[in-house]
Amino acid sequence: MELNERKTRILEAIIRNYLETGEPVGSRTISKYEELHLSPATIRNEMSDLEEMGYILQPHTSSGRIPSDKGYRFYVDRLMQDKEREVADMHEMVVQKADELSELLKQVARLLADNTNYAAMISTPQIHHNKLKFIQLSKVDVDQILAVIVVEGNIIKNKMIRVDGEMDADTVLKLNLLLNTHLNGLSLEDINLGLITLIKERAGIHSAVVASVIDAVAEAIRADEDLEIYTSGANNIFKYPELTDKEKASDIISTLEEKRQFGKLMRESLQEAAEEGGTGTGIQVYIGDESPIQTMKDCSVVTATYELEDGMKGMMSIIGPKRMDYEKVAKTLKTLQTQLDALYKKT
Amino acid sequence: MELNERKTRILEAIIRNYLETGEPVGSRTISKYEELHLSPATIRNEMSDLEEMGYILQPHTSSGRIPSDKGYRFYVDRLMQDKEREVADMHEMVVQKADELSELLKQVARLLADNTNYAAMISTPQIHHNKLKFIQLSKVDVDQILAVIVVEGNIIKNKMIRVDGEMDADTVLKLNLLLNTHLNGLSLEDINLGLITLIKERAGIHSAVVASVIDAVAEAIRADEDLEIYTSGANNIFKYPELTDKEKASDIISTLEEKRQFGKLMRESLQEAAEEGGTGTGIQVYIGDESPIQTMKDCSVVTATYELEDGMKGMMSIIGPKRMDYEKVAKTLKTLQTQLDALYKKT
DNA sequence: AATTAGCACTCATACAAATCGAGTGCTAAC
DNA sequence: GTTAGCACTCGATTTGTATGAGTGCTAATT
Repeated sequence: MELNERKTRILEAIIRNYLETGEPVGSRTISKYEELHLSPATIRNEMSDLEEMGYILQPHTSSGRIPSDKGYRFYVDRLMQDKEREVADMHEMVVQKADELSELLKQVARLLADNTNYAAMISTPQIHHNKLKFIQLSKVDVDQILAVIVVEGNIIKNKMIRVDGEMDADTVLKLNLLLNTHLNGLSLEDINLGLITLIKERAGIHSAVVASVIDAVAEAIRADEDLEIYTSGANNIFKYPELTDKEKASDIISTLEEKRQFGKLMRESLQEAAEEGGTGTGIQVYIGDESPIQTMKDCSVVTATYELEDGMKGMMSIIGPKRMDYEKVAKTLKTLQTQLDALYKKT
Repeated sequence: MELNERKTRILEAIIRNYLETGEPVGSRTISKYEELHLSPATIRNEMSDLEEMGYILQPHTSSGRIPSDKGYRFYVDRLMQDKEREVADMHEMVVQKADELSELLKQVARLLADNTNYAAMISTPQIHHNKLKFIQLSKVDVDQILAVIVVEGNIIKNKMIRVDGEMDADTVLKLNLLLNTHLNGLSLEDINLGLITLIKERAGIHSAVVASVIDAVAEAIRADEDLEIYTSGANNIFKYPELTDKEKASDIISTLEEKRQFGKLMRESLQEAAEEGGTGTGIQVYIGDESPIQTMKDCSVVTATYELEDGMKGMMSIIGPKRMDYEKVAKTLKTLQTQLDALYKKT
């Protein structure tokens, strides 16, 4: 069967109406849309077809129709862009630059949640492409050395290293120089085992102590899974009855709390954004089962990548019911993308 | 009216039963407790008295009784200790020392939640009593200086300082020395404005640049409200029907998410623990409205202070229904108190 | 051939009445 | 002082009934 012009319009009307009300929509309701000039009976026939084709479904015999996942997908892919011009009057969101990146991201998460009335999350940017700017070892205690590692974008990592034996101030100084000359300017992913071995050699066969310190530093550099995730607006899901029963709510809440579950989503999302190339907006929509996170099967998840200076890419996303206002969400995400971008360009 | 032996036992039976079932408990139920040898009718008379005295109440005419806040309070204060011996077979929880304090605390929060089936939170320790161990300024970029501040207990603070003018390496070095000689060994709260002014003077009237850097460092030191709070097990509240209606659940979830709301609770709790003196266990119980957090009025909150080496005190707490298993919760908190303590003593 | 009106049918929802039963308070007997 | 007995209360559950939104199908209309 073919999805002709009229079917498309009816499908759109059904979905739009359902997005607004959250209630199954019947033929009579649709027949009232003037553009169509169709009687309920005709609509019913078309609906029957649409159901057969999998775009809509009935929660129970003889009730109105609701969009299926496939229906939402069609809506997002085909119908939404056409209407983009309609969305206009969203006021700009204001992001204040925070001292700490983490504060900034928390703020963004909150903005996303407050503006959309859905739950929001945002991750810290990935930094393995970033270049190492500076390393400093300092002797803090008799047996402790503090390594401070600064990466492009002013991401700072600290690592307290406990040394087994003695290590005099002079050695520390020398090590500092050595590490900086060899590693500065390299991107984190380029700092590999071979390089580390080389540095150890250069350091002389001094002692196991020195080697262990170098290892510790290398480990700190490699541990770029300092990926933090901030969430906001979890309570918003209570605004949507279809997500509020014990089971579902509990699932969603715990996913939001167990932030690391988002790792998978993030990887996939960044991946897809990359494949899409420079042209796209970097916005992905996962409807129900499409989501890489099993527990999100009753929700839709809209993700967007953002980019700070120096190509640090992170991800933010909105989690809401399938009948979320996709247009508004997309617009909101885009606005924040732009603002984050601008914020870091200027300074 | 006097709360005699028999009334006490009946009250205890009522509360215990309610804690188990979550249902109002009637006279017949209580009469089955063999220790009492009383008929339902007698129990009813006693219940009537207990209600008049405010320890229990009826959700509606002619239904069983449930404990009032006052009843819970009595239970926690008088009845619980007597039975402490009964609680025995809780297996020890294992805390692995994590590299980062934050990881450790997240782990503890999770343990608390998993073991009790309630929601849990834990704060980072307060450090204003702690002594400054080490300051290091490093020139990272032409116009950027990184300040690393290490506090007793190996708490590390980073602050990126943007300088307006130029600052040569020599000045940085000199400043390093100056700051360390003046500040090392002082507790954070002792570093006041006078001291900062003194240092500025010693630095010479070099330039506004130097002064601004010193100010920035001072600010970083003073900003000990790096208070972080980690939560776990928010979804556990769905296990208790009395907390699961939209309104209440939403309140609780958002309080858990808006972690800073716990600030008040934390201050009060540490305060009370301090007043209690060294003898107490540092465990506080807030029942319903007793809680300093308004949104927690339908829950009970049990807090415990913990202490890492060097007197860094933090707080952890369990949030659950009023009918939570207070004994188990107290035991769990104590166990973790002890384990945290031990963990830092050893190393 | 496409559209529409009409009709019988389905089923969630709301509502009221009926019933049940756990629990109470009170009184009288023990 | 304790207990048995009884009338009474009131939430919860069940049952029956009506309502209405919605459907699918068929026959009439355009």
